[in-house]
Amino acid sequence: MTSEREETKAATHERIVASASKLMRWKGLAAASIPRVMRGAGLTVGGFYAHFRSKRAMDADVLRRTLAKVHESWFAGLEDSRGLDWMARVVKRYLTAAHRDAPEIGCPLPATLSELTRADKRTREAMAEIFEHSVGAIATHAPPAPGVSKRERAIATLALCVGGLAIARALRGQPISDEVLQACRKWALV
Amino acid sequence: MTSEREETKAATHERIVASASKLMRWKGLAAASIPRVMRGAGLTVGGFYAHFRSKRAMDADVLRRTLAKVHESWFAGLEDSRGLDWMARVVKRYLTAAHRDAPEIGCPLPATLSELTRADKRTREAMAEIFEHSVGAIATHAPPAPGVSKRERAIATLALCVGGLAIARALRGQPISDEVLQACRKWALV
DNA sequence: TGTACATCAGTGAACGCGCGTTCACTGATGTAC
DNA sequence: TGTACATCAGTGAACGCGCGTTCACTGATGTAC
Repeated sequence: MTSEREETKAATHERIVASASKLMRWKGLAAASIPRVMRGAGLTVGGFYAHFRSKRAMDADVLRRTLAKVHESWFAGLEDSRGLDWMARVVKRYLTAAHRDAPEIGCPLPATLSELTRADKRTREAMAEIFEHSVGAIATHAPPAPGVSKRERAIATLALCVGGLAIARALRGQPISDEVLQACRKWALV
Repeated sequence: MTSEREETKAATHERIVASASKLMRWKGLAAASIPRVMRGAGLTVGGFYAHFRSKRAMDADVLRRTLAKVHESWFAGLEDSRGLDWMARVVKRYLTAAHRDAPEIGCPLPATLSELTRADKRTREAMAEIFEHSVGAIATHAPPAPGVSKRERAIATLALCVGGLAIARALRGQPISDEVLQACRKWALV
């Protein structure tokens, strides 16, 4: 049986995850500190360890869940598309000014990529798994290109999307930021 | 006249910059803390403020100098190349396993990109200036592609290089890491 | 149904640590005469 | 050339702060009888 206590705890857990997910996408893994995450969930620091074994465990867990959810919705609702049309819709969903300007509800990769390089083994595994999954999803639909496999094209497309968005964010407020988004959209669809 | 004291100070300054440059490329801006930077230069914390007004001022200064130096050498010695050949040599210099595995002597962008998004105005300006400079350098040599301007191609190439290397680093230790480097090299030269 | 005890989600203060910055100091170098 | 004073690069301790983690606690919920 699921007791009332267990239901309440599960709901609290989701609030903590949501707070951490928002913070890590907005300000990075380091800024998603335990006090800030718990405050964002309307709780105090001490309660954290009833939900996660450590900060690192939370990082790995929240990154995996956020990345899985965001990438799933990235490819959702495109069943009527094929080939270059599918690709164009995927790329144009990702490389937008709206996505650049609202990191806290977008893909966590551009916001955390540099930190992931130096992160916990389990956090990096989480990233690797979802990345591999997205490569597969794109490779299935990628239109052929001379001398480049579908898988290679899928990987390069992800690098263009993630790299392009991260650069566009770093250059935010300058005219070249929009140029970066457009150039990456174009080159992904050459 | 340049006094002996001034010469000594200038030499010390260079040691501090070198230490900071190595640390920020290896572990990021946050890890290039004043105590660590000064220890790396064989000094103690207190002396820092004889060389920089603040941590942020150092970040902006060291990033600008490091980025300018690394990008200058990136495009150096290719005077005998043109078009796709020039492009291939540039891309193949950047997207290598050696560059992935030795971040402390490479391009600072993949290692700090996520942090730059949230950095000081002056640090972001430094990045923007060198980025614009590199776009120009690549655009001059970029081979034409249908429907894409030289400038657009240059921007996309930089996004592929920086994004690809950052992803390859995050996936370091897994077979897909090498695949990322290769896929990005190929797609940059399509 | 009522009572006594057990469980445990969440509180809030404490810990040791590293951070950026300040500041009184030291001692070698530079300057004035 | 020699002496007395000024300068200032670098030292090292201190500050207040936020971090991750621990722990004694509280009080509502769950269980046993």
